[in-house]
Amino acid sequence: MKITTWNVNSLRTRPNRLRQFLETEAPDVLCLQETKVEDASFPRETFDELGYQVEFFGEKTYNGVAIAARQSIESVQRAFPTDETDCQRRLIAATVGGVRVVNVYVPNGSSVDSPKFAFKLEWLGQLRQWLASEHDAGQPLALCGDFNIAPDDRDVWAPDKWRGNVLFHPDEHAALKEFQDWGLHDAFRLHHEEGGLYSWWDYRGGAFRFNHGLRIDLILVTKPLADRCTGVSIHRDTRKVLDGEKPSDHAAVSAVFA
DNA sequence: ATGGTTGCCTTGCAA
Repeated sequence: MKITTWNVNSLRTRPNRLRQFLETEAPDVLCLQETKVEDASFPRETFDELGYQVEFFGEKTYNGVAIAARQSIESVQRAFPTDETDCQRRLIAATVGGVRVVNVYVPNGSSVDSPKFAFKLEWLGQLRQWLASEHDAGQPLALCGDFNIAPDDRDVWAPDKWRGNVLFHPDEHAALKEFQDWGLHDAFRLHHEEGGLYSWWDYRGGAFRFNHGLRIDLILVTKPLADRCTGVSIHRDTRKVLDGEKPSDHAAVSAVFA
């Protein structure tokens, strides 16, 4: 089973990229973030045509998450149980092929001195609490998405420049450690020790060209899935222009399970 | 030197 996470930074503006990715990579499960489309306008045709089921949870302009799969999608959950109906669309979870897949778009945080940074930490705390209270780390579960946190120095192009800033802050690392303590493993690090492999590059300043990136798109897995993980890859090509369609600022990341 | 680019549509704001 191949599970992919991809922050697409607007689904409707890159229809051919999505099609191309599904055709060439054929993931069993695709978790999308920043779809930026309300549910009534969700482009489900592409998924239908390529034989994918899809469940989504979106809003206008901002945020938005979706899970697509080739097998049937069961037990879909949208948002935290405690969320208001008008909450930001950042979480969708579903069971596919016996694996509980939790797809998240973690708040960016803007800057450390912003109220948005406090919201980010609060949201991560909610996620951790909800996971622990309603899930079993002994069961196969994948928590994937755009975490907007680079785990360690290897995941940042200039750690000393980034340290203490949003996306690479001690409070964020403490939040990440709580997921680890609960029983989640960074699937990428089961197979790669090296640094310099990133999943996001700023649109500005030729960041992609200079490989000035961060690895902030993660697939965290419980032990039963970690034991089945045979490889993790970052689809660097998804960050390049394709047939005149501009890329998202994120690359897709895939993990394969036996 | 707080720059640069992208997407949505609040042509400013979030990322």
